[in-house]
Amino acid sequence: MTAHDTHDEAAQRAWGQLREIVLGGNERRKEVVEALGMSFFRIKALRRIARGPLTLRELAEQLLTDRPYATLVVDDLAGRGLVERTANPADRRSKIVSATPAGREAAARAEAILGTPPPSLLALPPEDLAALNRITARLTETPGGNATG
Amino acid sequence: MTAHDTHDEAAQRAWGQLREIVLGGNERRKEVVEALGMSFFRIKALRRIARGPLTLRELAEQLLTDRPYATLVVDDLAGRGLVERTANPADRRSKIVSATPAGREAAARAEAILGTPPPSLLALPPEDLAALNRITARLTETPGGNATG
DNA sequence: GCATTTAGTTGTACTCTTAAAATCATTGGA
DNA sequence: TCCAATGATTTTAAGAGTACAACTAAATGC
Repeated sequence: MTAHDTHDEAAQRAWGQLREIVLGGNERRKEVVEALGMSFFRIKALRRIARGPLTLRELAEQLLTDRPYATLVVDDLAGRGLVERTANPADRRSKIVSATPAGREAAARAEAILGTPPPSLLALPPEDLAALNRITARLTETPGGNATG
Repeated sequence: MTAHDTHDEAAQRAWGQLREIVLGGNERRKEVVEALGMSFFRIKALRRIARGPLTLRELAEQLLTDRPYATLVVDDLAGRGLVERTANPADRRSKIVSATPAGREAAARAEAILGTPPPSLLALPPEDLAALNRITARLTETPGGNATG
């Protein structure tokens, strides 16, 4: 917070604060895990699938895991009636995983919990919130990172 | 992104984008795990300890885990020569965990990796970066969330 | 002194995650 | 057709995290 401040130092401080804001509320994780009765990783998988059907290989890639574990997780989710495998007309080796209505409902419940802004954000003055939105939009539109964790 | 927009909707969108920015770079996690050769949770524990000595009970609380597991993690870190237990003069039941020089060095290495801002943040115009800093400072000063995960 | 509480530890049992090897069916090219 | 590569699966093993019960040593309160 010194008066003179290089661009890099300012970016580092902003980054640290952003991390603190987002990662500070670990309780949210526990909340959604308890609400859905499954691990956070499986919730993450379910949310991906609910966003749109995809093959097991694609799912594994997006979850940064390997094919065997993706199979196992999908088995689990399918056992709960949340997702289902269908044949891929384009390639009969692969299978497409999609969410069932129950799965979409569960994913929506997870999104509702995880997507709830912390009180401090809601307490922000409208003009600050607008500025923040403008800046975060700029930060998310361009770069490489696109996972929502 | 519509023109008319309630405060809550704007906050929700900002929150989603903040999550995307911070959680999108899961590669950073893998990087630090590989660099230090231990799980992310243990790195988290080490960083807490390096920030300042504390009792095992306090450590368990801050890591949102129980005393037995804190013991196990500290055993592991102590075995690596990164932390050490000393007697607590105020209460001979408890022990104070502190970082060794090697532990502080490892924690600093972790902070360097995790604290590196993403390219998109560095590419922000100075005035936007200043505005972001001002707003994030406001978001972190008041509220409940204070973990850095 | 004695019962209760607390800090740390030990031990056990379980789930979740990661990783590697091997299998089966299918695809695509030589 | 034959063969190499690919998608999904199964199996196995091990590491990591969580939860609980029980134990010791020390502190606290009666």
